[in-house]
Formats: sequence, structure tokens, C-alpha cells
Amino acid sequence: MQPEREPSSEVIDGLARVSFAVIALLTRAAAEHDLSLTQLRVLSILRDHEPTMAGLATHLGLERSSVSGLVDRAAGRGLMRRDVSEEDGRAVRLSLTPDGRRLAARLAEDVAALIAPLTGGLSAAERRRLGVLLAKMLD
Amino acid sequence: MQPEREPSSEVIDGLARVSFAVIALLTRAAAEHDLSLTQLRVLSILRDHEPTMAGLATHLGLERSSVSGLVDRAAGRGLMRRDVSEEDGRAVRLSLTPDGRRLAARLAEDVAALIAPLTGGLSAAERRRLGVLLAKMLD
DNA sequence: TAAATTAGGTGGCGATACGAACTATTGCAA
DNA sequence: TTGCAATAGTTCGTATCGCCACCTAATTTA
Repeated sequence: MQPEREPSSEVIDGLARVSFAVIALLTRAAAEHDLSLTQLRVLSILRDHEPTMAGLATHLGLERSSVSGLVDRAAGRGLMRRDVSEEDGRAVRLSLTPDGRRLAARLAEDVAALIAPLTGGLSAAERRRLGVLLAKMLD
Repeated sequence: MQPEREPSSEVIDGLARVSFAVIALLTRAAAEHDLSLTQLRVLSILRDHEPTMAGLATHLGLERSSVSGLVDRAAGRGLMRRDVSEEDGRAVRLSLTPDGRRLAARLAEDVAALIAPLTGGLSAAERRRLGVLLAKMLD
């Protein structure tokens, strides 16, 4: 009965393993549409926000210079647009094109389908409980 | 009261968010020792196994050609060794050097410390419950 | 209005990961 | 036994990623 030290390395280990599994699935879902994991994140963020470059960088936890290239490539594919902000001539407002929005929606479906097996072994009650625990961890 | 379709996109969303958070923390822990996330994974795997290149590739979900470079760099730092397998002259058996083992142990501590805040909002009972749910998801 | 700040972009670098092609060893079959 | 196929690993070329350092343009402030 291990003497309750850290959050019990078991939980940490499980958390890490599940996270890798989830990330791998997300990566796969993205790859099926020739996107990187980060591009998937970008599309998913833009579904609910129209951030500036800096805002997107913060969201992603990346440097602004890294985001430039990401947006370049996504815009080059016609998935998103850069519009000069009206309030601030330096800033750029990012938004999805119709194509980008379609793809983002499609990705959300694919992700749901791919992750389903992971939670498949859980009962409805357990899934609910998991949702509660995850939500608690996110604030 | 959403009509119970998929594993409820809420759970999926939470799972994705928490996973990104965990991966970000692991990446940070690795970066503090000048390692990539993948290198951290490699060290963590080698703590419990002495796989061949192909075995490691499978573990990581990568191509063998990708693993060559990873092992090159880790071996170049003196963290692991390549030994020709005794049963099969083509195969390579990978193992940690003492330095590598020390670093891997250190990383495990750091990771535990970094992830602790994430589970910090949970009670002991909730943590236990989380551990159970995660374990269930992993088979 | 001049100086400092901020938004974004550029260019160079190293790491990552892939696929295709190559070498060496092993295993199988005629 | 010899010869061919399969397997283990590496190498090479390519694209993406993400960083840092530096640059320009617009905005804020003093």
C-alpha cells in the first residue's frame, strides 16, 4: 500500500499513456486529411474564435514566428484567411474559409469516431464521471 | 440534455484538452534537460525494456528510419547504447547507459512534479477513481 | 512629435518524421 | 548446398515544425 506520496505515479503514468494515445489518434485523424497535429489544433481553435496571430500563438503555446508558417500553409490551402484588423492596422484577424470550416467539422467527426474506442470500455456512468474529473482538471 | 449520441463530445473535448496539457508538460520537462518529447519517451521506454530498433519503432508508433536518428542523437549524448544482438546479427539491442538511467529517473521525478498541479484539484478519492478509469481505457 | 512598444514577418538552424533505396544477415526451398 | 526471399537497420532527400534573432510597420506614450 504505497505511502501516498505524489499523486501516485500510477495516475501520472496512466495520464501520460492515455494522453499519448489520444494525441496519436488526433495525429492520425489529421494525417488522413494531410494535416499536422498543429494544423488540426488551429482549425479547431478557429471554429470558435477569430484570433490575431499573437492570440493564436498564445492559444497554441507557440512563438509568433512559428505561427506565421502554420498560417501561411493553411491559408495557402485555402483553409483560412488573414484580414487586416480594423481597430489595429498592425494586427491580423484570422478566420476560416467555408472550405476550412467544412474540413474542421469533418475532422471533429473523425476525431470523435477515432476516440470512441478509447472510452468504449466505459459504462455511461463512468464516462460521465470521467467527464467530471477531466473538467475539474481543466481549471 | 443532449441526446446521448457519441461518447458525448464533451468527454472527447475534455480528453483532448487534458491530453494537450499533459503533453505540453511532458514537453516542458523534456526541454528542461534539452530533450524532445520523443527522446523522453525513448528514455522512459528503455527504463523497462531493451528493445531492438524495430521494437522501439513499434512502441513509439514510428518508422524505423525515424528511430535511427533518435537513437543516433541519444547515443551521441551517451544516454544509450547499441549492441549487436547475439541471436541475430542484423538486430541491435538498445539499453540505457548509467547516465541515461540517471536522467530517466530524474525525468520521472520532474514529470511527476509538473503534472501534480493538474491533479491537484482532485481529492484523494477522485484521484483513485481517475486512475481506475484511465487504466480501463488502456486495454 | 519623438521614442518606446507592439504586431507580424523573415531567415537560419536543428530536430522530427516520412518514404524510397541500399547493405548485411538470416531463413527457406529447390 | 546453394540461391533467393525476407528481415533489420541505415542513409538520403524532403517537408514540417518550432525556436531565436532580427526586421518593418503601425500604434501608443511621454
